[in-house]
Amino acid sequence: MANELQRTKPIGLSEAEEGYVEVIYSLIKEHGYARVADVAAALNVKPPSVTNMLQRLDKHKFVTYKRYRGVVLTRKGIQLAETLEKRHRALKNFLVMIGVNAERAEQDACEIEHKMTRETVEKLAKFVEFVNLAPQAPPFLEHFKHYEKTGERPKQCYRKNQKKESK
Amino acid sequence: MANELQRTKPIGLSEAEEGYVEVIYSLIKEHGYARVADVAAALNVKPPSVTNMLQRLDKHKFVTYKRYRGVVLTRKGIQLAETLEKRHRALKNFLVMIGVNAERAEQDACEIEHKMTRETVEKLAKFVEFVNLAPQAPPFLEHFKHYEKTGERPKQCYRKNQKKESK
DNA sequence: TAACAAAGTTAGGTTGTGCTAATAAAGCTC
DNA sequence: GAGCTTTATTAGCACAACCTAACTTTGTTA
Repeated sequence: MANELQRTKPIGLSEAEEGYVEVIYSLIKEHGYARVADVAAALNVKPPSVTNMLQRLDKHKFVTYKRYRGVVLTRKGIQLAETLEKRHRALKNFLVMIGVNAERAEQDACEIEHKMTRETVEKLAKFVEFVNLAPQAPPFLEHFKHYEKTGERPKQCYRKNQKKESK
Repeated sequence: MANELQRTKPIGLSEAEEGYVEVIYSLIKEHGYARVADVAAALNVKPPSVTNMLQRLDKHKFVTYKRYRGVVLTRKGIQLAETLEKRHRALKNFLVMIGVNAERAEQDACEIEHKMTRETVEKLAKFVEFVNLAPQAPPFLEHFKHYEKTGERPKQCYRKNQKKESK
């Protein structure tokens, strides 16, 4: 909303541009190359939109693009993609952690990731890391699940002692 | 990424439109009316952009707009605004909870809220609610803070018993 | 109440991101 | 290697959301 600070944007790219870089990166990682048609399919746009964007990304030095000859990411592009991938994972993991189903978490992560400031994503990532380091599923998550289902909170659960209930 | 489902969008409005409705709502709540200049200031856009959007929102029946005479929200607009406000609060509270500072949480909430599916926001809200219902700050949050600062996790903290440490 | 200031609007432009239809290059296949 | 298919590109259009500059309405005040 406030735009002054909105420009604390992660990297200097638009949401759409970031999306393209991410997809190109993951296609290359998976198949060794990224074809226009595949990028288009992944982003649910038409091929001309991809061509168009490739030209723009090339101008900004995120990719090297030769017409009819495919794309590769520049060092700058790879760096960006890796940052984006990390934040995407952090976000998705977090959503899954609080019980959003995997598919939806994936979608939502795609949408949200371009909007969060770096600091916030990092907090989130930290939080997930913290939880994942736990030897078992931490009780508060179990309690939360239970609360969601039943609306009940485990009594006194933050008072003194507690037994981990096995479900 | 996948756009098929991306269209599980909260309401049928663009991000920008939602932002305007939210701001108008909160200005009216605060001052009793919403002037073009104030909306513009709040959204960090110029007055003509506001006028323009008001015309569109009027056409879609979210506001009643008469030129030079100000805006009011329709029932439909109020309903939307309330939904948006709720999700905004949920999101912001959540971010604050995991330690994002209030101002940044506010900004990020503004950005993100338009992008999340309803289900995910609801999960988040539920989570915050759950945490807030705790009689004291739940230990996992304390532990998380500690982990953030020092990188250490409290040993065995999820094993059997635990004393709440008073800071 | 005439005149000026403030607030809002219109007209017209720009940019980003998408589209379709038409065209061109590349890659097969006989 | 001629011709067909697939893939990619160009050209040209559309639309959302912004902008500036010029204009209009409203409100104030001398």
